[in-house]
Amino acid sequence: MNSNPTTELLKGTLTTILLRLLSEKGKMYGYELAQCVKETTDGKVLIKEGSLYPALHKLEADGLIQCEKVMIGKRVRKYYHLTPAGETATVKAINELLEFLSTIHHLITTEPIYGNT
Amino acid sequence: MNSNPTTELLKGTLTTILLRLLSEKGKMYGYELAQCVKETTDGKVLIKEGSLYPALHKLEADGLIQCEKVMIGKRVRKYYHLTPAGETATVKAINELLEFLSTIHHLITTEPIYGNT
DNA sequence: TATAAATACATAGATTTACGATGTATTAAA
DNA sequence: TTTAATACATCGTAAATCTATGTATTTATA
Repeated sequence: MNSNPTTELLKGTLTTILLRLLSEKGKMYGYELAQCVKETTDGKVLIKEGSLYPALHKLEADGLIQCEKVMIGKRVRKYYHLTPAGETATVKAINELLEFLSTIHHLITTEPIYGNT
Repeated sequence: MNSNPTTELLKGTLTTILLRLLSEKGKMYGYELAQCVKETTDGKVLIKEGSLYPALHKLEADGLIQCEKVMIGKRVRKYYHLTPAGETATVKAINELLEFLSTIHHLITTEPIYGNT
C-alpha cells in the first residue's frame, strides 16, 4: 500500500531538504515547507504530516532549528529557523547529499568496474 | 552507531543498483556485486552482507532474477541473472531513480518556490 | 606451517525513517 | 451550511538496511 514511488528513495533526504529550505528562506512554518516542496518539485515529492512534524521536532531536539510561535487570528503558527549549529549542519548535509546523488548517478549510468577475476 | 553517512541515503536505491549491474554484466554473484559497487564508487558505497543477500533473495522471490549454482572447488557460488520481467523492471527502476536524483538535485540547488502568501 | 585475511554464502534482531490513519481546530470558499 | 484548505499533532505500521553472528573454503603471510 504505497502509491508514491519516491517514498523509499526519499529516506535520508527529508531532513536535508528541510534544512536547505530554511537556509534559503530564513523562516518557515511546517505547512509552508510541505507546500513549498510540493510546488518546487511539481508534485513529485510530497511530504506528509506524519513525516514532516516528527522530522521538525527531531531537528529542534537536536538543536539545529528553533521555533517561534506566532498567533494568526486564533491559530498558532510555528515559524522555524536555523540555529548556528543548524547552519553548519546544513552545509554538511547538502554537500553529502550532492556527493551521494553524483555517486549513484555515476553508478547507474557508466560502465561498472569489474569486481574480480 | 552508523559510521557510513550514505547508509540512510542508500535506502530505496540498493535494488536498482543490483538490477543495473546485472543488466550490464549479464551474470554476477553476490560477493562480486558488492565488490563491484565498492570499486566503482571508490569505497563510497559499501553494500553489507546483511543487506545484499536478503535483497537478492527478495528479487529472486519476486521473479526479477534467477540463480544458477556453480561449484568452485568445494564452494558453491550463485550466479544471478535477470529474467525477462527483471529486464523490464530494471528499465523502469533506473528511469525512476534518475528522475528522483534530478528532482532532489533541483530541490536543493535552485531557488525554491514560495509556498504561500 | 600456523594463522590471518579474503572469499562466499546465510540469518536474526535492532534501528531508522517515512507513511497511513486519526485527531483537533480555525478559516475560507462553494 | 457544508466542504475544502489551513495548521498543528501523535500512534502504530511497514520497509529497508545494518550489526552481529555463524559456517566454511581458499589464499597469503609471518
